[in-house]
Amino acid sequence: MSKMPKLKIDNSIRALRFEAGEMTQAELANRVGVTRQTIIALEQGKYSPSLELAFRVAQAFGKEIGDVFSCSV
Amino acid sequence: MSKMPKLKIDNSIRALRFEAGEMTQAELANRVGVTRQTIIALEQGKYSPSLELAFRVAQAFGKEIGDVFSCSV
DNA sequence: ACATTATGTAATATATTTCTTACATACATA
DNA sequence: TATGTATGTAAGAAATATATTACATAATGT
Repeated sequence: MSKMPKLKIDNSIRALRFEAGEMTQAELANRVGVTRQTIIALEQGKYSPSLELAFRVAQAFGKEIGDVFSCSV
Repeated sequence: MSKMPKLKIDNSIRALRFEAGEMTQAELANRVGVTRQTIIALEQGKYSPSLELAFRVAQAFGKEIGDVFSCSV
């Protein structure tokens, strides 16, 4: 397989949390249905989530997926 | 953790391939940088891809990610 | 000083995605 | 009939995402 450069994907979760009335990481994790560790890892860009998780996060903020995650290339 | 129902995510890859001049699965796999099996599995909804792969597929068609993948609910 | 809440780190286990390889089938066409 | 192309299935390995548990720290309020 042709090794393509890894896409850099960033998200605005941290910003959106605080826009949303300072929603805590634990509360977001709760709504999304994942553990707090997963939210922490996402905010820190430790890995790129599954598409399903990305959709859930967007839903939790009432946003489109493209408003939460973007890839810079 | 609260077991949330799995989101049903569907995509328009198959349609987009043929819109894009009948691009073959192999050609798409090539552009996206994955194997043909991955494209087959995606088209068949076998699993939901990583967000990175989703972005790559969208890019391959010159579309927004929301135009290729959608979640019902 | 103590308890609580929010965030963070880290190690290990489990689940899911993606790769690799091999083979099957249908279709076109020389 | 033989050959090439596009699609499909399947099994196991490898990579990556997510869960689980435990503990650390800073800030806040009593």
